[in-house]
Amino acid sequence: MSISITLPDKSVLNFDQPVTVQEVAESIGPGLAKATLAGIVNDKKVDNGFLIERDAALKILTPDSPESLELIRHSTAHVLAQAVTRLFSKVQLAIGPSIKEGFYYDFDLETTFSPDDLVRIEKEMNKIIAEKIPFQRLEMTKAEAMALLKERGDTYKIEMLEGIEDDHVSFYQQGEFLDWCRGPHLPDTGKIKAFKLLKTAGAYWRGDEKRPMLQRVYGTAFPKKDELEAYLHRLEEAVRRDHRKLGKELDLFSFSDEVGAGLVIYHPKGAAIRYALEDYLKKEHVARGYQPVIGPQILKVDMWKTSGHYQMKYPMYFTKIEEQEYGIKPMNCLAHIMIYKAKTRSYRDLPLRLFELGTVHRHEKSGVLHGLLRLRGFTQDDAHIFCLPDQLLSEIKGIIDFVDSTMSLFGFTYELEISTRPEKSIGSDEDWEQATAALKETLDQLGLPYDINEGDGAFYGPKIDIKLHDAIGRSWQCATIQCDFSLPARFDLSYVATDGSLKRPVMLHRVIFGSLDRFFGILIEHYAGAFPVWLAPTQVRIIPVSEQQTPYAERVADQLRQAGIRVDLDSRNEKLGYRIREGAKEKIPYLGVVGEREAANNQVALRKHKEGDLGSIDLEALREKLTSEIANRQ
RNA sequence: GCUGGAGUAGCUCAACUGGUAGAGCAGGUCACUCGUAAUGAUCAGGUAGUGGGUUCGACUCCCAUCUCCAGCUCCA
Repeated sequence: MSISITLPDKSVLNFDQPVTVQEVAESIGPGLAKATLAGIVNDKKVDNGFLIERDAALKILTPDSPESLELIRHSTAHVLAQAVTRLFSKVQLAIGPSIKEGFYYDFDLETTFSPDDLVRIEKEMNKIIAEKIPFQRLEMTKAEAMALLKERGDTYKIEMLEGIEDDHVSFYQQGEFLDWCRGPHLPDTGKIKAFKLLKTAGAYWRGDEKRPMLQRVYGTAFPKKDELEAYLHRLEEAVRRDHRKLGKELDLFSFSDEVGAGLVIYHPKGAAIRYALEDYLKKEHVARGYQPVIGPQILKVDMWKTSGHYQMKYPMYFTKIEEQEYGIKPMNCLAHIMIYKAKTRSYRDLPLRLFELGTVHRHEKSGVLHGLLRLRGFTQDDAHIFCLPDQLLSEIKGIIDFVDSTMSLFGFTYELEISTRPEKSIGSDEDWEQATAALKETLDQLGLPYDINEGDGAFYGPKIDIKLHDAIGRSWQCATIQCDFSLPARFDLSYVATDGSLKRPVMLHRVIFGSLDRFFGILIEHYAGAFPVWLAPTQVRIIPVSEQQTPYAERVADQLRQAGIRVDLDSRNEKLGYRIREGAKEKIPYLGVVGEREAANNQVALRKHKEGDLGSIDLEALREKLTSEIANRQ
């Protein structure tokens, strides 16, 4: 009997009898043998002890393999669970998967974990790692497993096992600790080189708020210490850039207990940035053939019944005027639909692109509010495109082009996701299929890769979501394109076709920023509060060296202001160094110092944020420089 | 909404086991008139998120409520 094993480089190794992954590694070399964590046999991840019994393709996983990360984290989760069972009595294990940035493990225990506990658990974990305990795989039938779990009283595991189809399952044992688990795992606990417990939190069993609240411990692990440190540094960086903190420090916006949760108040500096963003949007929409419109804040409740929002229990606010019930708009589409309906439309009128900076209100649950990123009242750069079915593709292409140019303006990369029909939805199956196909076809034609997010569409149609990546690698959902056959039918929209018959238009809902408020919050973190000139609330600050230059400084500020530049003056009775420091702390792009020399020569000594002194330039040159940078959105 | 934590001057924070609150920065005033990241002096500022309760007495204990933070669930 002979077994041939094909390695990723297509080379083939032959063995006389079944071999384990580890043995294959040993036959290649001692270095690899030592580094081997696990293997991938015919696309399936397995332990290093997995016995290969027939011809197979094998990839050996070492700490350098990207596929190892998940493995390392999952095994670290097991070590966490082992440590917790050592330190706490009466613990029930629930579930402990690896996740995008690390891992967690959910426990059911009577007390809640304190920060001190976290330190204790971490210490115990380090002990377990130092012990280099092997992970051993035990296989058995489902019935045997069930008996074992019942004997141990593992109620959560029993519930999970009941949902499993396979007849054979596995357990993993490391020392005294045994856990029902699919695996695979590292060879032994000593292979864990860099981990950290991050936080504890409550989490419902299976995410269901009616089920018991468990204690979740979050942590992360990496193959190498420096990778862990880089990750922890990134977390610190995210804290440093937190838009809620910067918003307060830079005096951009505030929230108030008296006003209410989730309702943002923009201060002058924050509003300056908002207006700059709105100006960009308005100009860009008009240039792309959209027509700006304005709808009312509240609409009679019957409108929301026709649209389906009411029956769908969309989280809206309602109010009454003389016994007539009104709904405060959570979306802008209805007024746009009424504009379409205001007169008979011909196929010649389509596509009709209506755009509005529409402020909407949604009754978000209190626990989800989060700075500017999750509000109860926010403004969307919302547009609705009414078009012929055969215009759908080109319209979607146009929107994607818009998204692309906007993302590159801010330096965001992005990826696409198509979300399909959710459980709570309206419309016929055919319409959903047609709409979903249209979205896929467009992206296919454009050659753009995308993921499918099943069941995550809007209630009236499927959507393309755009996830952007910011300066420190986090992703955010902002832009979305939704294809809708339902609302045109519900509101009985029609156009006169070439043959004189009445036909139904298709509707696209789309946003580019999504919520201006959220986008602003993301920008604050993206730029770490140091906005480019075109967005900065104060684009240049003029600082006279001493009182004698104040009149000249006022003239400089005034001339720049006349040119439409956001300029201010700091002629306070403070030392120059002090005022430079203040300007730097406020992250103002340019500081213009004027002393005796500048006043005599009609010049300004320019200092750029983060870059320092640029030397003196003529006032006229400064005006042109700033005007051009602002116009080019630099 | 749920679980846990928090709420002291504009901001950041402090005050032993209950005995009616302090500092730095910011702000006002004065002096200095200053050349690229903190000049000095001085003054003012809070009754402790809000409402109840316990107590001779509460910032400190209890209850309710509001808001914030972390997570769950949900979402632009």
